[in-house]
Amino acid sequence: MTYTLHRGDALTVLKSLPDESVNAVITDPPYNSGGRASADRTGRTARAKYVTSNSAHDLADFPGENRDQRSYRSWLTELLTEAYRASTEHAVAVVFSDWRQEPTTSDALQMAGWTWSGTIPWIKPASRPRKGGFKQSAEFITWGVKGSLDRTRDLYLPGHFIASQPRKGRVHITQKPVEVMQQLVQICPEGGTVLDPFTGSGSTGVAALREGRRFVGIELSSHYADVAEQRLRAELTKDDFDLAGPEA
Amino acid sequence: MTYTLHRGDALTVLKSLPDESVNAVITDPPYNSGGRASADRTGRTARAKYVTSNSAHDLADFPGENRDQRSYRSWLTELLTEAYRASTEHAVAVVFSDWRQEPTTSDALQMAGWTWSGTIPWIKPASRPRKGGFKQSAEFITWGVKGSLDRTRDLYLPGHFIASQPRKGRVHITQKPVEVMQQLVQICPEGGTVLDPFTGSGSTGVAALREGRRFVGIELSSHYADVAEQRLRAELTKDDFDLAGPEA
DNA sequence: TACTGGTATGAATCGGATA
DNA sequence: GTATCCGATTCATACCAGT
Repeated sequence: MTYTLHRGDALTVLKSLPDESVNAVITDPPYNSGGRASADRTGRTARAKYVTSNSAHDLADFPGENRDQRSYRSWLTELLTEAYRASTEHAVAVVFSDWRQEPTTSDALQMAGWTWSGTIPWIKPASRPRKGGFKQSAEFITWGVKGSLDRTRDLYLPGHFIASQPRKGRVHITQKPVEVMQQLVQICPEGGTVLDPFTGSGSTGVAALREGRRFVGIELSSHYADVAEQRLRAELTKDDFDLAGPEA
Repeated sequence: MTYTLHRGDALTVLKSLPDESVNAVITDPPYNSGGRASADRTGRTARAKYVTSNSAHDLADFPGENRDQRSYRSWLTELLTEAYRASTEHAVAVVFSDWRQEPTTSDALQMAGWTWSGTIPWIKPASRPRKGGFKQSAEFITWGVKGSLDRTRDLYLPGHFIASQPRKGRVHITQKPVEVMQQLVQICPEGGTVLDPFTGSGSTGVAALREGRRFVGIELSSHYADVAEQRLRAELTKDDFDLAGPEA
C-alpha cells in the first residue's frame, strides 16, 4: 500500500484533488470547542484549552482552534463539500466531534451534500469526573454517504467504540487509538483510498495502511507533518519486514 | 416516597403545574424519527417504524408520532419551556433522543432556556447489525441545567451507559432499563421531585421511588397510564414490604 | 505470568480575581 | 459592569515497578 502526504492548508489542498479520487473521508478536525464564552474558545490555544495545567508531557500545540461557532460551521461545510467532490459514489465520510459540535457537524455534513447516516459514540473510559453532574466521557463520530451505502459488501461494523486514548508513546494531544481507526477505515473498500484532511500524527493513515487501503493525508503543521511522515514510513517498512520475516 | 400521575396531554398538564415545583425533568419524548422522508415519519405509527414487521410481541401503540421535523422542534421547545418554568434553580433536564433528533433536542433544550451541559450515549449492546456500514447501537441523552449545576453535592455520575433494553416483562416499545433510570434520577437531590411528562410505562417513576425521590408523571394514553399506575403502586407496596420484612 | 500497590492524567469545568 | 485569565478541582483508569 502507498500513501501521499500533502503539507498545507486542508481546504486549499482539498481543492487541488481530482474529482472522484477517494473512496472514504475519515478525519478529526479541530473542534474549536472548550470554554464558555466565544473568547474562551477562540482566544486560547489547544493546549491551554484541553491539557491539564500540571501535565508532565510536552506535546506540541496544533493550529486551527480559533473559529467561532458560525465560521466553524461554514468552514467545515466548505471542507466537506470539497471532500464530497473528491469522493466516488458510495463513498463514506466519517467525522469526529465532541458533544458541543456534534449538531454543527451533522449540519455541515448534510449541507455539503452527504446523506447523514448515523452518529457513533466513542467511549473513553478514563475521563475527568464532573462534580454534581454527568461526566463527559464520549466523543462522537458523525458519518454519512455520498449517494447510497454499498449494500453488496459483506461488511458489518460496530455502532460504538470503547477505547482509551493512547497514553504510552502519545505524540499528539488528541491522538486517536489505532485500533478504533482500523475499524473505521474498513468502511473504505479494500485497496481503495482513504482521505484525511487533518492528518495530525497520522493515526488514520497508519490504520489505513495496516488494513490494506491507500492513504492521502493533509497536514498544516510542519511538526506534525514530520511526525506523520515518520509513522507512515515506519508502517510501510514494518510491512516489508512482516512479509519477509525476521530471517530475511 | 409518593407519586402523582396525571392523565392527559403533556403540554396541557405541564401548564397547570406550579412554578418551581420540581427538581429534575427526566423524559423520553416520542422521537418522530424513523423514516428518511417526512411522509415516512409522519404517516406511520410507532409500531410500524420501530418494530420489525413480524415481531412476536404485541405491545400497544403510543401516540404523538406524527410530527415533522420543524413542528417537532417547536413542540419540544414549548414543552421544555413549561418544564423550565416548573423547575427550581439548579434543576436538571434529561431528555432522550436518537441520533437523528439529537441536534433538534439540544436546540430545543437551549431555546427553552436550559444551559446545555452535555450529551450522554446510552449503548444498547444487542442491536441489529447493518450491512455495509456501522450499526446503530446508541441512543442519546441530552442534558442541561436551569442556571448552574449545584456543585456542593458530592455526586459523580457516569458519562455513558451500557445496558440492553428490557426484554423479559417488557410492557412498552421504547421501555428504558430501570438500572439506567436509577442512575439518571440521582441528578435530582434526595427527597426532591422528578417530573416525567411522557411517563409511558413509568420506568422513570419506578426508578425515582426506588432512589428516594418523589415523582410527578403525565401520560396521555389511558392504557399506559394504567400500566404506569400499577407499576408505581407495586413499587410503593414493595417498599412497605421491604421495610416491614417478610415476617410482619 | 499474575497480581498488588503507587502514581500520574484526561479534546474540562467553574469560581473568582484581574484588567 | 464586561471580558479575560488563572488555577483548584475530581476520580476512574492506565501504566509501571515490584513481588
